Amino acid sequence: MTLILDPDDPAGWREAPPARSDDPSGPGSPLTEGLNPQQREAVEYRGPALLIVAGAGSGKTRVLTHRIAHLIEMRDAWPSQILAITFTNKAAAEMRERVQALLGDSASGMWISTFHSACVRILRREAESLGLSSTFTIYDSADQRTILKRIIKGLDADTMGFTPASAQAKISKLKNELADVESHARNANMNDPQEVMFLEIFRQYTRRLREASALDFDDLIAETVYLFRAFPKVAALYQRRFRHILVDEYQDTNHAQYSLIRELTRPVAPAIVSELDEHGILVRGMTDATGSIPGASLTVVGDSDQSIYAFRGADIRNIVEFERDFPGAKVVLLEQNYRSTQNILSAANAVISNNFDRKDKKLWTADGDGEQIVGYTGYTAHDEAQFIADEIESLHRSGVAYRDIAVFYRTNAQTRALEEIFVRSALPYRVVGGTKFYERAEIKDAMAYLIAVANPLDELALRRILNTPKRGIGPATETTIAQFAEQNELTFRQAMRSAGGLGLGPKVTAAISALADVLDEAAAMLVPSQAGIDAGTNEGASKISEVLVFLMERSGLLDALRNSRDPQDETRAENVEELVAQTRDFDRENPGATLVDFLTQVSLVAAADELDDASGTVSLMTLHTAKGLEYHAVFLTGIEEGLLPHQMSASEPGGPAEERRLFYVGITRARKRLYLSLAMSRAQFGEVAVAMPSRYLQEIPEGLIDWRQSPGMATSRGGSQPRALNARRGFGQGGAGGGAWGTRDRDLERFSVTRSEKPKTEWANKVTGTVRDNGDLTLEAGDRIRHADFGEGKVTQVTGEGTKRIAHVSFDRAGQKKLLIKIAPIEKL
DNA sequence: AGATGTCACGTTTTT
DNA sequence: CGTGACATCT
Repeated sequence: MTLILDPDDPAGWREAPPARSDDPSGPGSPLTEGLNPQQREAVEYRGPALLIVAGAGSGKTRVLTHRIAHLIEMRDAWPSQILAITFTNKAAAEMRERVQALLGDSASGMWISTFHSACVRILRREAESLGLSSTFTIYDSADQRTILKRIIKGLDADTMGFTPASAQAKISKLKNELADVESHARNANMNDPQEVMFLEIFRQYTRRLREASALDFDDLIAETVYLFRAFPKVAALYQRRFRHILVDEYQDTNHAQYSLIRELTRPVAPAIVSELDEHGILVRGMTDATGSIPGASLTVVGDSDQSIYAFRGADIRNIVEFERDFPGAKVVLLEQNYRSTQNILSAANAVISNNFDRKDKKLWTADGDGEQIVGYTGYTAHDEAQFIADEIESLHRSGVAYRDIAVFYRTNAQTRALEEIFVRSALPYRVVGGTKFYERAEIKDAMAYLIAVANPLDELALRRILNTPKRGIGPATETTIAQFAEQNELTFRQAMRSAGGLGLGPKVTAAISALADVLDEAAAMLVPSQAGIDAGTNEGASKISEVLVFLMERSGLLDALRNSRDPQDETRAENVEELVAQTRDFDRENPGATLVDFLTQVSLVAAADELDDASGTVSLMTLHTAKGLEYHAVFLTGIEEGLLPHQMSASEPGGPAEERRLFYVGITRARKRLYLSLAMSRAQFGEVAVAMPSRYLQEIPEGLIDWRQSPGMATSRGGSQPRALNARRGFGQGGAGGGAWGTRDRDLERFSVTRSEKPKTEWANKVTGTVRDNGDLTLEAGDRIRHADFGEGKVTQVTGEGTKRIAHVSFDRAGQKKLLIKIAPIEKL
């Protein structure tokens, strides 16, 4: 008979259920069946530290889930002793699902969550130790910016060049390095007024969050580390509980997250063990010969070639130096790819091999070459989008479901052209991320009501709703309340309650009191019944949806939107209704959950989380969001210099290499079909620009790509027959005054001088090495030209300078068009 | 206090 | 282009 400690079992000790008669790791076992030798080793290895270097598509999720199941089935762990950390909630949900499929109910009790969710869970539980309210608010970056804006204004720091964004970035960076105001002050150069000022901003920011009992995203991790370091006993509870810690996407961990893992895997010292023992916490049987509880076993999975979050502080060294960090660590390499065709993998290998200082690693598949990669160069972003829409339709006709198709891009702004064309083509699509819904002003307003109720200390939320809807409480009144609060050492909320003492007019006073009353009443609705309090449950509390409805109606927000004469407010009211519907869903799916649970979930949902696999739509998302996903067909768009690599990355150390990894990540998402596309001109804020093909395209062996229309083809004027791009589908026709560049100037894009000056010799690959270039073709009003699609026409006007010169042309048959002279398929007659 | 209009500005990726 | 900050009017 074996006894195993089950921390979740009240009795602690439990007789281990008899081992399965069929050896779970034996032949024919579902847990190791069909695994290759490396995968199998990764599932079965037992030891303090294991690094699984998992190339893209090498089945790492399968290995992780099977490893977890194997630990349970082999009686090496109880479910409650497992902590699995993933990158997104979506990945966590998928992992939980798959573990459940392997284990059934015994999967419950495991912690499978993101870093942030796990930390919130710990912090809410231990909030008291840190002097926080357990209902602390989680501030998103917009909240941070609002606060920083106020601070910078108050300090006149904008005159020194501080912006909310710059201060936010700096603070975030520091927090990811686990620096706080004091530690940073010690290192700061006090003779530099810039640094002194920043320190003051940082100090005030920290204080404001404290006073509001709020944490920002970075705090969630950092504060948990502080908690563990400052309270070894608290840390010991978690160190003792989690015996097996598994971390996915380890290459994307930053210093704070790395430190968190280190703290969690630390052994519990004998002195603390006995202290725990005295408090009746079960530790017997867990200690080793020295009387300590040994550190948890750590499994990390990652691929340094897929590290794309350096901008967020991710430190590739965490994975590269894992073996040094955890001496005796076992390393398992997974190189066989089960996702993509060899053509796709060859392209990926070729691209990534241009990153130096990496361990050479080559993905391979036993499944054959597959189709060629398809390349396409559009004249404009709209043209590119049209090609994508057409190809998607053709894929769909050939039997590929919309949901198996994804379109990736580098920046969110690129969705615009895609969406316009997709709508026009009646393609069912969905933009993943951009998490627009919760960013809408009216939703943030409604959420602020809920936050104000959940966390009365949150001044930011209170100020937001103070005059929303309009109740005649202006900035002057707001300041009066804030000053009154400060002078009398009250919170903002308390000051609102005693509005009568502010010496304001009767109307304003009544408005403030009314709002305070509404919030108090809503708060009362959330108090559980005595029975609930006794049982430590939420029993008897009103549902979140009820509280929200109460707040929306009593505050007048909903009525204000409904009765407004602004036609957009109708949609806003519907959005608020939609939020109510979402809280109803939440109430239904999470019985017994509190308002704080709901607010937490909303704060932590990531772009990829909302992905609904059942939806029959094409998915549009950024390359970052795409990580960890896979699709039958993938369209990688905007493969241009300035976009991928993004021009912002040029100035950052390691920037171009990271952008290359991003490209690599995109390529390796594709199972069977990969499309690479770009546009010769691209619009960002109405400016005109010629785009060059991305340097990364050069790195793909020529034979792998079937260029339907290559950048080079466009140079051989007259020879090639470009698709009748915008001439179709009514593009640019009708009275809209559209043109080859779409109906708006924004189709004309910025031209990057730095790029154009690059010597052409750098472009080894002839196909993509040349772009259409009309050279110094000069046109002036009155000239007649011929266009590949639109036929002959007369130039009416020329605007713009240099490469951005635009010819306004009146075509004989196609009407008015605007053309970028440098690259348009035209010739002077 | 609030509504309306004008101008300047920024613009990567995300938990 | 879209947003946000500021000024001016009601």
